[in-house]
This record gives sequence, structure tokens and C-alpha cells, in this order.
Amino acid sequence: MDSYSLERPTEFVRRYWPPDPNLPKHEQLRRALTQSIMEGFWKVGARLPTEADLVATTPCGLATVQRALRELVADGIIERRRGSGSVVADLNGPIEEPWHMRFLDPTKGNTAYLPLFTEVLDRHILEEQGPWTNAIESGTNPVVRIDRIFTVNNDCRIYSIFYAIASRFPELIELPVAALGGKNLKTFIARRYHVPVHKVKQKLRYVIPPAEVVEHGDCPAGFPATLFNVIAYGLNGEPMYYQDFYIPPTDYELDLGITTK
Amino acid sequence: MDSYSLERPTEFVRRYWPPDPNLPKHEQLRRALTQSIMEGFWKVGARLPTEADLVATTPCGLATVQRALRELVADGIIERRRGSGSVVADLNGPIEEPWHMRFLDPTKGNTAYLPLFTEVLDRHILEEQGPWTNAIESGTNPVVRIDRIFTVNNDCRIYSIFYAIASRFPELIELPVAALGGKNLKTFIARRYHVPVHKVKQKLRYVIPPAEVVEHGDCPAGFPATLFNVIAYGLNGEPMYYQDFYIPPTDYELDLGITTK
DNA sequence: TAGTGGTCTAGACCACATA
DNA sequence: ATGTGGTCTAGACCACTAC
Repeated sequence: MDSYSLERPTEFVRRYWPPDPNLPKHEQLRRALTQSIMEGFWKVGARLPTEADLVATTPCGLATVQRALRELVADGIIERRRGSGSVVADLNGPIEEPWHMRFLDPTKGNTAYLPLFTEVLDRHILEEQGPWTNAIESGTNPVVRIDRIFTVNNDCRIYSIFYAIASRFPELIELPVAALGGKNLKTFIARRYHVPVHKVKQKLRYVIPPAEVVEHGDCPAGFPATLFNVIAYGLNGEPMYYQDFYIPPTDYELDLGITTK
Repeated sequence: MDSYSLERPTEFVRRYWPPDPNLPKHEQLRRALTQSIMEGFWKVGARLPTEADLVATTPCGLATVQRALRELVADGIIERRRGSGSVVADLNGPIEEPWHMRFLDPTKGNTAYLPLFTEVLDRHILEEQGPWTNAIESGTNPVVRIDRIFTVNNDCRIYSIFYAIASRFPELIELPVAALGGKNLKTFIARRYHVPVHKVKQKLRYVIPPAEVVEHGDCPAGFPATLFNVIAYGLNGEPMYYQDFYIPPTDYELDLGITTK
């Protein structure tokens, strides 16, 4: 092991160690690696230092390094293969696929999802507070609201309203609206800020849809519509965005994912 | 450490070891303990053998025993406290609370759930197949179907249809229907068979409700109703039951839980 | 063949709970 | 004071991958 190959691991330790000296070492290493991946120090798909490198550059023994790496695998943040090393989990893979609004394709035995197209209708900055305030901990900070239409299989239009803290994702307000068209905002955020969505809290309620929802979506006016609400959280459990979906009656089946105790 | 205190751990090893000689030891120990807990060999709340006892009675070293126990904690199957030992996680605690149909109480800031009452309408054995067949892997085996009404906060009635393999939960067919009234079937199953529900797969679709749903529930006739479907899985990931809920329009907000990648 | 992760052990020290 | 789980290390051997 020559010193050249230890340059990058050494730089990693210089920047990220110690994250918190009061924690156990395996937890410190786990957090340091999570933080560095979130900040893009290790890019998606990049090879991480080997166990031996981490033993050499951190104050951790082999078993401690292995425990930290094993926990990162359980978190879905990295992938490891015997003989070939550890890499940052690929956000361009399954994570890039839509997470919300996954409608099952009946012509494929409900094993695939229907195609989804998005169109941006509006974007503006909100100073006022609302149900999203507590959810994304925005307090009195300005919030960016993005209204979109999701079209499922070319025949069902879902109105979506996305809320996030404006200062946290500046590109969402700096870019022209046209540049957001057709994009998966979750993926967009994951790529630009290296903060993949890791878990979502889901709720369901019924409301009379507001005028813009009736106008652009497929919800009938005057009747209660299904309002599907999502709060998305990042790797560290910090809230990232709040999103409402107004789902009209449809024959398609919506996959809500797997929930664990 | 006298031999008397090793009686129970020794009996555990005699009955459950090895679960599968081809697996790593930490995985074997994890499975053996999971299996023994599921079968009631260790009762809910009971103290498990200490790390030292397991080192003495199994072919595992201390670190291996610790790794297996740590994984069981992550699974939510046991709880450990320094100085006082490892115990089987209490199914009478949070797990006993309703999992499905958790409507938020608006008078308590949406931090508590509304009370839920159940009433059994019907129970019969099905020989035919249906959408539940693949979900619970019943094949051509008879399935027990239990129709119930869930009443939320005394003013919203939800029709529920529960499906499970009849031979797997014989008490569900042997007991008189009256004995199932008011019971939480998930808890009932967990207690009798030591198989707590561990994760659920959730789907949403819209259907015209069948006659019995319109008659006993609050869904209007002739209009599409929200059909919320749940497939519940046990500790080992094996499917346990399939359940449909016909949810009428309501002002209450339904908590769908947290979904992770 | 060399490098990498996966498993496992023996042993040490520490923090916390119970008595 | 004793027993318990929590952390950590050094070192060994094995399985798989890539060259």
C-alpha cells in the first residue's frame, strides 16, 4: 500500500473526522461516511476506501470498520461486493425511478409501473405558513411551491403541489420554470445536492379540490377528491419536502410501498 | 455459572440447532432465536439467555452471539438493556395498537388516533381463488374470509374483508363468530401463534363497491369507492393475510405509516 | 496471484443495573 | 460486588473478483 493510494482516504479523514467524539467509533465512522457521501465527497458509484485503507487512516480497527460499513449497507447508502470493493449506492438506479404515484400496469400483470409524465404549471415563493410549515420545519423561512400535472399512461391527470424550503434548494427557484419541466424533482434534488430521499411518511384524506386543481386535473368539481400527502426525509432523517397529490377516480392501482413497524 | 441455569439454553440449542448448517453462524443463531420466539419457546417479555450462556451452549463466540442479538434488536424482535439482559419484545405494547385504519384525531393536533370499534358480520370458508391467492400463497387450499365493520369515532363505517389460509390459523374457524367480535385480528394472531405482523404492503384503487359493502358500510351505491388493500407479512417475510378496506369519504385523515426504500 | 470483503475467535476494558 | 450488555482490537482463515 503506497502513500499515493491513501491520499483520498486521508483527505476524507482530515475533512470529516471526528463527527462527534462522544459517540462510539463505529457510529462516528458511519456518520462521517454518510456526511461525506451527502456532500458529494464520494460521488455516486465511486469506490470507497477499502477496509484496510480505513483501518490505516482512521482510529478504528478492522472489526469496527466492518461494522460501520455493514450498517451503511443496511441503510442502503453503499453496496459491497467481495473481491471488488465498496461503492456509493447508485442513485441513478432504482432510486431514480418514481417513488410516488407508482401506478401498476394491468397489461403486465401488475409487475411494472405505468409511464408518468410531468408538466410544470407554476412556481412561486410563499411567505405565509401552512400545513407544510411544521412538516418541513420551515418556520418563517420562505418556501418554494411548485405546481405540476402528473399524467399517468396518457389518460389520468393528477395535480401535485410541492413545497420545500427555498434557501435549501436554490436552484429550484433560480432555474427557469421551463428547465424543471419533465424532471423528477426527487431525482433532481438527489443529483444536485447528493441528498437522496430515504423514507416517506404518507397520509390520505378527502377534500373539496381548489379551483386550480379542478381546472388542470381530472378531479370533478364540488365532490371530495382523494388527497394523498407525502413528507419526504433524507438520509439523516431531516425533512426535505412536503407534497400533495389530488388523485381522481381511476381504474389504475396505486402502489403505496412497504411499511415496517 | 452452575449447570442448572444452563438447562433452558441447552434445551433451546437441542431443539433449534442447527436451523441450516450452510449459513453463517450469526445468521443461524438469529434464525434459531427467531424461530423459537415465534413458536413461543421464549414467551413475550421473557428473559433470553445471556451472551455468556449462548457462548457456552452454542458453537458461537462472543462477537458472533452479539452480532446475532444486535440484528434481532434491529428486527424489533428483542430488547436489550445493559446490566439487565435481553428480553423478547413486548407484543402487548405498541404492536398491539391498530396498524391499519389509523385515523388522526383532529381535536388532539393529529398526534393521537381515533378510537376504532369492530364488529364481525360474517365468516366463511372459500374454496375458490381470487386476488388473495397469490398474495398469501394459498394455492388450492381453503381460505377463511371474515367480513367486519370498523367504526371510526362512532361516525364512519368502513367495510373490511380479511383473508387467510384456513389451516394456518385454525382458531379463526373453530371459534364461534361471537368470540371474534371486537377483537383485533392482528393481535389475536400474534398472541395465539406468536407471529407478529412485521411489515405490510399497501395499495389503493377505486371500485364500485359490492352490495354487502354498500349495505353495511358508508360507501354510496353506484359510485367508485376507495379500496385500500393490505398484505401483511410475518417476521420471516412469509405472507400472513390479505385484507381489503372500503373507505367512504370522510373528513378524517388516514395515517399510512412510513415507507423506506 | 493479489486484493477485497465475509466470518469468526479470544480477550480486553467499560458503562450500567441490580442487589 | 457481581453480572450484564457495549465497544474495540489483533489476528486468523475463507470466498470471491479482477488481472
